[in-house]
Amino acid sequence: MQHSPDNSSCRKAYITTPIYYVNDVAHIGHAYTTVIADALAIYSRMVGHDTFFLTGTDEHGQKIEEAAKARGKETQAYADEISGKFKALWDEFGISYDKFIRTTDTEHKQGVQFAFQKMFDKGDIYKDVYKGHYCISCETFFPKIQLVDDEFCPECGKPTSIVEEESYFFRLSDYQDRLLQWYHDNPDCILPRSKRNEVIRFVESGLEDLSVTRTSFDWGVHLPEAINDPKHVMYVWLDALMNYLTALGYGTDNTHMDQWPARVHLIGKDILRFHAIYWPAFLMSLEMPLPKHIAAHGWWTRNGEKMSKSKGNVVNPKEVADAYGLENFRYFMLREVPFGGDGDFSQRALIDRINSDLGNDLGNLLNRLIGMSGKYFEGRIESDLVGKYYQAELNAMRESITKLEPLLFEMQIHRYLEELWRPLSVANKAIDQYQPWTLMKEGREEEAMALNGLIATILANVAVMLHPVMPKTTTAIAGALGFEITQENYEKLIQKAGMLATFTVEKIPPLFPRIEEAVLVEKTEEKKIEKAPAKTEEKEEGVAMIGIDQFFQTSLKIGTVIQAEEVPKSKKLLLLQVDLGDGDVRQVVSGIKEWYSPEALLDTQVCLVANLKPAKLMGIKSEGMVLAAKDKEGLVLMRPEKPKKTGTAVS
RNA sequence: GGCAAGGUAGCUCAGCUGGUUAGAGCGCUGGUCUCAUAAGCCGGAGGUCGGGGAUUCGAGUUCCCCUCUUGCUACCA
Repeated sequence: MQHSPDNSSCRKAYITTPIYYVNDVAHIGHAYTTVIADALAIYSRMVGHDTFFLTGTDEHGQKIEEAAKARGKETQAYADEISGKFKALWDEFGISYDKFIRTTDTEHKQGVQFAFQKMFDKGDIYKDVYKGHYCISCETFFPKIQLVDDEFCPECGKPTSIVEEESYFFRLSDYQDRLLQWYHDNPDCILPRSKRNEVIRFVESGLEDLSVTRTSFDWGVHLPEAINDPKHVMYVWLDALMNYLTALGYGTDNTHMDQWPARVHLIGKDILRFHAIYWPAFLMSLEMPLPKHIAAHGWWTRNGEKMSKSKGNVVNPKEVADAYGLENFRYFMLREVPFGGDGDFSQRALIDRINSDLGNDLGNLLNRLIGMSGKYFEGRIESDLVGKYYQAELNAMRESITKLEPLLFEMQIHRYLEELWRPLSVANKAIDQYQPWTLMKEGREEEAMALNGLIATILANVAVMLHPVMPKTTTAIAGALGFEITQENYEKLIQKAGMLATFTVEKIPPLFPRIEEAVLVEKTEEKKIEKAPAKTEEKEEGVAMIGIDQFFQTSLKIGTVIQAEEVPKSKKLLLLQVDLGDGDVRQVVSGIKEWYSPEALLDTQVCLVANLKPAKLMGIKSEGMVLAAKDKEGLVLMRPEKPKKTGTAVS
């Protein structure tokens, strides 16, 4: 039906997520990757591809060993526990994975050893000495170039010593040209394509051989016995990346090796380099075909801010799913952000998507159909005369439907969903245009029935194509429309543009009740206060200690308010003109209206951050920030105790 | 500093190889129907397409310069 350039290879669909590192708690980023992969897997199965969907956990490495020790647990027991949490979450989310791999699985370890041996025999892995400048105090190697006076540790300033550690190396440098050739020959091997350029430039700048074993810890896959070097364990990336092969039985029983090469490896952009450089190089060494696509998505921010533990604004996917519905959340994640770009999570945006896209456009359309068919035809819906009266609308729907598949495989999932919504608009317009209530009054029942048939057909098509994103919801819609979402019906409705058989619509309650207010309490503020004193160890992201030089990056000045007015339509904002002396007058928008009137501020002095990046508030440019202190009692401005000359620096 | 990708309506983004009055969704706003979830539909406001220059009969779309953002990378701190 549709153009299918390489039908044979499309028949197989091996889809992977990264294996998640068990030193981490599942957050929206994990859920995002997994949901994308799940949607692709469901789609692939629906259209009849032989699909294998893999996810799992990465459990080796020094950090895990230490984390377990710190908790007084056996390393394996600790790994079991955390890995179990991931698995439980995906099970609760109904993720349709075919295999959940763990790097501590025996088969995986055997497979990795098999691969190591093969690379070793081939000469791609050799033993050498890793020389580095090592700071004993920081327990870290530093490249010479970072050292202070070629000797001292850049972190703590203590002298470093040259430490030699035995290591096995992979001849990554040998694969530079072949990698570049691969990127060149396969424009879509790395998605989004802009990321491919980054990778190419990195590879062009020269690749060094990769150290692939460690002797400093033991929690990892040991080298094959034949090599007889028991103090080495494999370094995490060789171990972890190999999961994509070992999950199929590579090196052991080869059960699913016919699934290789992967249709797509879904990853976050942080691990692009490993997947786009090391992984293909390993595969080349193993003389295996390379994956079709490596697709890297972006980050989620929260209300425009980066998520971090110390801010307490990490989005917990389970919380959101519980509050708003799992499938609504899935829809939101896939619809909201262009693939590869960063997305912002806010309850407002989520609610808007649910109310507008899902409720108004989709759910309400089904209700309209239920209402009309119930009122006019006791629920019966016949579609055989749709073409006679509404061919134009059918055509419009078909036009959108046929655009969908390529978008999905190009990872343009947000475009896919956008396009999928057009037929809904066609249906809603058609109802208003042809007015079935008028048709009924005029006795044109055949046309009214055909119109209902049109609506039902459109809803059925949309339900099928939306199924990968919202499997349960669309099953409910299909149920109301008297059909099931199966490969057969996919072929009948989507591929062959067939019509629904006559059926009686089932009255179901609204699928997407309107949401008026945010369900989850935004607790970031409270958390921050509670956590700050307790957690001093999180110096990287929390209330870190800074040097005096960092403090002086902030330019603080005494300024005089020479003009003050209210910002129209704003509850909180005042627009101030603050004189900083020497003709430097700043326009500052400040959220202090609730506590200060413009008159009270005029000709008074304030303390201003003078080198703050300008921002726009309510469309007004703000070129500074007025310092103030706020607690439950209210807000007060920080002012000089006695008037000082305008423009005086604060330090 | 180098490289790359971007800067298009309030917001998120489409605009292919240059060609009539620059588009979509959301938001805002006026009107309207009643089958429907304060939903739907119709209309409207809103853009010097980052700035400047060049090529062209004609540029959001090509070239040059500048500027800002983001990413990768280097280096300084």
